[in-house]
Amino acid sequence: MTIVEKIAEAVIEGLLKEYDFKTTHKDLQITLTKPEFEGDYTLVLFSLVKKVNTTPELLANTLGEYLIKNYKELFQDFNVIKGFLNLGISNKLLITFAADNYNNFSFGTKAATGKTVMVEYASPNTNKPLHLGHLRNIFIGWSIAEILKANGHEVIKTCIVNDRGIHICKSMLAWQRYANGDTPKNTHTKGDHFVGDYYVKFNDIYKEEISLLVSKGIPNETAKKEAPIMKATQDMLLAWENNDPKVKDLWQTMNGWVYEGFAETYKRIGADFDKTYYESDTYLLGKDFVYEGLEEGKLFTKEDGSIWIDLTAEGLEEKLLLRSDGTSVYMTSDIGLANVKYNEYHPQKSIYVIGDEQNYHMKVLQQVCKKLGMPYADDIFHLSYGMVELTTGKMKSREGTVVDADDIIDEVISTAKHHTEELGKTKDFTENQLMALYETIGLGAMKFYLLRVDPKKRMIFNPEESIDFHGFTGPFIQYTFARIQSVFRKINTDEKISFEIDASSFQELTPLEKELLILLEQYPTIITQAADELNPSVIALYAFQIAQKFNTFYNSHAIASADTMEQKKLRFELSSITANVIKSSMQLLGISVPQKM
RNA sequence: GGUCCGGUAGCUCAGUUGGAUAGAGCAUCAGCCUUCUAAGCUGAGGGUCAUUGGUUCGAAUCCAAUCCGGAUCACCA
Repeated sequence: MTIVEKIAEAVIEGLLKEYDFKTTHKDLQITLTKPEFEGDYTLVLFSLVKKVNTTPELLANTLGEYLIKNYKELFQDFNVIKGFLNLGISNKLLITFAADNYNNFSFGTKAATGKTVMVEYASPNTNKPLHLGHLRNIFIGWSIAEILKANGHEVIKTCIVNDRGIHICKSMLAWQRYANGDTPKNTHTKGDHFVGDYYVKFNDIYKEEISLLVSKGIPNETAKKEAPIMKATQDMLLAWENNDPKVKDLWQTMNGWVYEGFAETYKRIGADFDKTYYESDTYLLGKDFVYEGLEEGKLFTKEDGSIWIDLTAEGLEEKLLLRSDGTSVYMTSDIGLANVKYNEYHPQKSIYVIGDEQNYHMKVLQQVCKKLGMPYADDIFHLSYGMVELTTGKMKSREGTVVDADDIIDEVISTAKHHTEELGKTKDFTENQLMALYETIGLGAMKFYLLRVDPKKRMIFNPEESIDFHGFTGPFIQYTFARIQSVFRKINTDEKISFEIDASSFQELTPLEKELLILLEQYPTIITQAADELNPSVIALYAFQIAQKFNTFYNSHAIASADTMEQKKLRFELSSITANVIKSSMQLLGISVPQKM
């Protein structure tokens, strides 16, 4: 049981005994005491005053007296300011906590729940390389999956690859016309970038053709449709859908190049998937459900034969599910995919990590599934994250302001190299160790930067300033870990001692030791909270607070050369739990920690 | 226009089931390395919590209106 739970239990009993008033944990406000007041945890009593018909001060004092008298193991003192009851947690309890957990590396992880959760993330198109927005998506998705695992859930990480459609044909056509048989290999280009360049090429030609037509007096809208290269692309899509072997062959080849490029990036950033779906395999599957829904009268047709769903009663609009020519739209293939996922894994919850620009689409998808009577409809959850924007506005490929994933990763790793060299602490590293260290620090900075912000909110990235390595950053936390390892190396060579403390004979804590222990004790609660909110930034913020508190402690307390053996043991335990919590929480963010830096 | 999201320090962000003097990092300024890693620590300055009104013992947090920004409302994906 956590300290807060223990406090709640004691308070509930106190209220019952002293006031004959029944309450529950969630009706109690228990928070960390603000630094300017005495105490560790604070119970806010204003809301209870009316219910037990007394004054705030009286209630707080009565409860305080009760708690200190009946829960000596838990509390050592209290004070009252108005309706705030500030409680001092007993040193003995905290020292026992330290002794019990300093060697416990699963501290924080929960027992298995038997619940299966699917997390879909990344979901790239195969016509261009990944960019900064994808990185945010990938880091969030991956981290959420790990956080859910830590909470005892079975997690299936999935990825849907949007590998077909008109946009894919664009790069194919441009390659066919302008590449002269070039490949990623003979041009020494990463496959996804290679293909992406032809997508850009397509758009350049397309634009030229449009302006040519417009200059001949053709209206813009018509020009967009009539541009020869666009016509050719549509023909290609048609050929693709009719399984034209040449087109399919080209498609296979070019997508293959892209996959090789993606795989390289995924490997580098540690993204992995248990199951990858391809839109080309699933895009037709939704059709049957649409026809079925139509037969059951849940859908309707318009005069031209197109099939629609009426969601006006749900506060949404009418939505097209099948075109008049019988071909499927985005929504249709999403219905199909949802079914495939469900049939394959039967998850209790299916999380889609998708940008907030698709809020409406996902709302509609869920309602459509509901109307069609899908058993999993209510278990679909759109984890909607905000776009990454630049200080100058949105990233636009047209204006060349897209921050490429591979570029930014290279950049942050080279910055890590630069900083490390400048500090000159790595003289005993081999070349390989150095390369690994730069990756660890660079990627740590990158991932932490993108995960420390609430996923729901859009965030702003300033490409002029490189990602920071000081303060509320990954490297700061990594550094704290490395620092602790350094202390351990010192202690281990010193002498062999047992680090168990007898909490019945030693009960001294400095204020900072106490604050640190109280923070560390909250780790399991934080993991639960992060899972409940599906929010990795909760972990990031917590890891930072731990590192910050430890550094303050470190600065004013000798560890290896503490005054007494008991103090030395306690501080070792404290450092050990801190290191463990840092390592474990950073792991949940996909960030590794170095032994030295 | 409808719907949804947002506006907190110069910048990037915490804080919203209503609670104590609104926090952190960066940036700026002033200190701290003969002691376990200075990617660190200590301190200072910096706020009309978009605006106005309301609800009450108490509002950044709840309600209403207004202003500003964004997303979305395709036989695109």
